[in-house]
Amino acid sequence: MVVPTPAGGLDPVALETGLMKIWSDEETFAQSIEARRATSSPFTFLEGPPTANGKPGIHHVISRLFKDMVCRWKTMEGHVVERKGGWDTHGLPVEIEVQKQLDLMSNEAIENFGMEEFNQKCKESVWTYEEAWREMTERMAFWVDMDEPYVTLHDDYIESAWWSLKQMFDKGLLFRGHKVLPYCPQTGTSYSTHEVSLGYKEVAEPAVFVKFRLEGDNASILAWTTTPWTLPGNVGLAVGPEVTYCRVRITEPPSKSWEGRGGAEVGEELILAKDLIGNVLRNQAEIVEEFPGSKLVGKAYEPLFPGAIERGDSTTAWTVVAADFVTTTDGTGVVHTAVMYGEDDYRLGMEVGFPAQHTVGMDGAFVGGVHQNLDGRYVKDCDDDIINLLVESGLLYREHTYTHDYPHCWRTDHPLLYYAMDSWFVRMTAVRDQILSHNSSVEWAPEWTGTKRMGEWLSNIKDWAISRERYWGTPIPVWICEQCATEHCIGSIEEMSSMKTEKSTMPPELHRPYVDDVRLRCPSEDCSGEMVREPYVMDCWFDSGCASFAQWHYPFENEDKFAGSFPVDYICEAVDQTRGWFYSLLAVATTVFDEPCFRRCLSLGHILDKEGKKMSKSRGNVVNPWDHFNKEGVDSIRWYMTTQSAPWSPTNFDPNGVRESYAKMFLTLWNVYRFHSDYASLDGFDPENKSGFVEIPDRSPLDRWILSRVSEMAGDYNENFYSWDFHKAGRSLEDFVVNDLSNWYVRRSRRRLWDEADSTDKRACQHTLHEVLLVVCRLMAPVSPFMPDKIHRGLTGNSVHLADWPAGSSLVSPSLPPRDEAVEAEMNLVRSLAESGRRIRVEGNRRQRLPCRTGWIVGGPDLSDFHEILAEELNVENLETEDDLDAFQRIFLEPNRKALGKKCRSDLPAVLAQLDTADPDSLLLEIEAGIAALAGYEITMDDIDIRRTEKEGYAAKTLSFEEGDVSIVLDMDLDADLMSKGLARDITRRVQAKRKELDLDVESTISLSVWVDGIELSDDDWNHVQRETRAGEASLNSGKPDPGSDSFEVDGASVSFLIS
RNA sequence: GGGCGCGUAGCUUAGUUUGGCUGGAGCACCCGGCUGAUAACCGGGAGGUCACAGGUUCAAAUCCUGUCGUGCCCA
Repeated sequence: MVVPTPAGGLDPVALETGLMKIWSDEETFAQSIEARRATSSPFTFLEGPPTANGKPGIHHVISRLFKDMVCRWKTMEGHVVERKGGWDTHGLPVEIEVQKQLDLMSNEAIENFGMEEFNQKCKESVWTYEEAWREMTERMAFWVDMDEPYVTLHDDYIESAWWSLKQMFDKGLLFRGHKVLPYCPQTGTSYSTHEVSLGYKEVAEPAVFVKFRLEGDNASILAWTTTPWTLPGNVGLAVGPEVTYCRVRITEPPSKSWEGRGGAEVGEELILAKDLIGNVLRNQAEIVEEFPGSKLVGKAYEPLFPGAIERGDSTTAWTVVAADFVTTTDGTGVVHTAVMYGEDDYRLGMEVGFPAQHTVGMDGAFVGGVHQNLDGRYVKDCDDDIINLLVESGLLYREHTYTHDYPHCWRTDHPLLYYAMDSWFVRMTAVRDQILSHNSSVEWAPEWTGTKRMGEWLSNIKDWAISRERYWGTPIPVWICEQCATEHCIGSIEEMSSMKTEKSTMPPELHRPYVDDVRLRCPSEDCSGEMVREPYVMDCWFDSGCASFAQWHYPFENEDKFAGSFPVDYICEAVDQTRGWFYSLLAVATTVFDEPCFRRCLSLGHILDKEGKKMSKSRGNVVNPWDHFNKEGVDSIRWYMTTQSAPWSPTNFDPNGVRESYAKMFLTLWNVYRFHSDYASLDGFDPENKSGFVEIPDRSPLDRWILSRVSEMAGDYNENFYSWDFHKAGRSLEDFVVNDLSNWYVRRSRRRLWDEADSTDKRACQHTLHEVLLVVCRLMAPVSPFMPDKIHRGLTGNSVHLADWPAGSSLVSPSLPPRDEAVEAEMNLVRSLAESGRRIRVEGNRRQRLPCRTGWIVGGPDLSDFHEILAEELNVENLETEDDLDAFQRIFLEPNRKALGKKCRSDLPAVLAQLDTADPDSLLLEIEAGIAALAGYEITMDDIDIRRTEKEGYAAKTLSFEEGDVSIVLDMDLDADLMSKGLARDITRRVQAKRKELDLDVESTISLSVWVDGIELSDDDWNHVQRETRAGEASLNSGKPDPGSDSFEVDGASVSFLIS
């Protein structure tokens, strides 16, 4: 038997921390999983691992909320939902953090410091905020197993990642190539876009127009570059095949205003895009010929720096090729192409077969053999010499200074060089069709994340550069033979152990530098060479992309766990993971298993600050979740985040919104519960006591109404959950709790429970409240898990998180009360009529507490079930029904001046005067009979408009519905009796307010003295005041009130009262 | 520079898929009411260039094109 105990006031933080203790003691999370084992219906979830080397902010709460919400919901639907936590622990951000800490600003510095120790520091740094994350996770009630999480730096995890890479290797999907990256030779590191964006600076640099002499033609092609140091690496020129080019002949020497070096002889011929002639040329020239770029394709020209690059077997080196990226917005419409020093250049070079050779070393200096004046020198110091060399050989047309934003190293301030780095790739282009098809099998929310954002990206898929020249990460398990260059990919610790040379020792862990020291015996026949590991680590997106199997150390362990959870049912992260984790999961699953990795994916919008700006440390606008955890509580934050906007919409975080969720949703719900539990405990109400149970058909229409409404709302709520519209679900529930349950049902039921004697009606009300609260709690539990659990425990003794989803599922039966649509419709009307009544009073200047003798409902369905409620709401003595409005209204006839004016001309004033004094009823009868005349003119219906107004003493409002009009009419008469009743009500209210102010118990009696001057208070009404205010002793006096009494004025009367 | 979102009252937003009544709420503000349930509630008021411009249409917040702002991702 569970008799509720009084709920008391609300302290959300104490409520929540108290429940956390209970959950921890009872192991409610574990129970909620174990209790569902019998169904054998798993719903699998994969946690996208956060990195713990940054402090969690409010924007991290939202993704953990939506992960938790769906898992809790599916649990209540009867599924077994296990949730393994995870940590992402590798990657550049970790290294940067440590580098900053230890002031290690270059690779050289790291290596001098010692890679082993450096990685040790990285490993420690990863856990800097682990405690903060755990605390945040626990406090926000994200139920996830944080005790046995998967961790990407564990050997088990790395071994699984190795295994998967070997699958790719064996399928021929792994290959070596180059990737052009912004690179800093001073620190020896290439930079991610994130780091690059830290270091943009405006710089003025030399830019040159260079002449490329065509072979077998006396003309030169002009090309432009802002990086003269890339010119020795030039191997081709790119033109737009559709662009119009011109051959021009110089006709005059340059004017005196020529600036800088360079020039052209009279008669010399140059080729450039037609649109740019005016921008580029500084000589008078004539156009010799016009042609599309395609005409230039295939023409050979003389290398600028002969011998700097070997032709090899390239047939296209130093020729003109077509490229789609050529524009005529700047330069000459001809793009100088140095394969190793530009992204477009490299791609084009690979397409058309230019030689891919470096003219610049990793140290940022020209390699030997480029030019005797340049060899071994830092490229950025050579700009001037390169230009001079061009001048000497007559190849410079013009130079000028070009100002632009250029990326610089954020550590050394040196300009970054776009540089083709050796890199390992996964050949994603080979599995494009498969990954597209797997992507389309995913249920994306919102749908466009999958079809558009992800789909379009996948249809232009590029090979995935998975290697990084870094220290802290999963080492690439590829070894290359020093003798025969055979490549071998290791797929397990066991394999490494079996292939290692005698001298090599097994590494203590699968990280650098230990694995670097492992040498393997070359497996190829006829080779006795030793293999050395490629010195790279993997892109950390590859790590997290392996989570679906690596979290289980599959295939080395847990085959059953993996098989039972792949593909996973549900993942959820913010929208920026589309090209991040969502992609890496899909990419790895496609290349390894040829399967989709997840069935459903919810992609969330970001939480922005109040101004719509991204939250970031540097802006200092990150909201600390604890500010709200410790104030309004987690329930309110979670409810706010859920209901504020659609999950995928970016949301401006408004602290005031959290307060609002608290004040409206939770305070209201709590007070409903408090109201119920206070009286239930007073009465010893036991919901399980069958003898006291009242069947629903025997309950009052008000009860049947709220039960029907909760059922309707629950149905909508459930549907909205299925369509990912959690915000709509939450809003409809909030509307129900605040407006239907609290503001109507509870308000209207108050007096039913005040009755101290046991009655069927009182028990019906208690059962109803009990049942409605249970449904509400169960629906809310996934969103805001605390208060619903508190209330549910108070009502049933059990946790709401072990309860079944009230709307039902394929595994659990629904538990919703019956709908009664007729009662719902009637109640809608009743509430509208009550509203209209209030408006009548405002307009008629009749205050709410001053009763009216009679109210009438005119038209509409039978509302007799609700007459009592409506009479109280309207504050009328009697509520009656009437068939039509005639009894309350009189007509008056307005002249139609347009019609009458035409007819009567100058007699119009006389006609109007007669109309004004005529009796409208009899005149209307005469008009209808066709015998009406005013001042000698015949009057017809066309001449008048019939208006209606309430007769003296009545006021009315009419509501229009499709089924017809319904009106409410109030008798606005006043008499001494009503004045007395109104006065009594005011005295009662003032006394009650005073009782509350004095913080008196509801039960306690008072002694009341009242002085009234101006209105006669009847004995009945005075008795009523005494009953309502629990006045044990009372005196009604005239004359001068006692000092210390409270006074007020109402309806012209002066009243004073004193409580003691 | 490219792809994908977003832009509605001072603030947070509904409505946009499928064009159709006077663009609907909440917070804050003002007036009034109600209350032994509340940081509540009820009635009313004020507050809108539906980012901007153009187009389609009898009719556009809604569809189309462009621009601006903003966010994510890519370059």
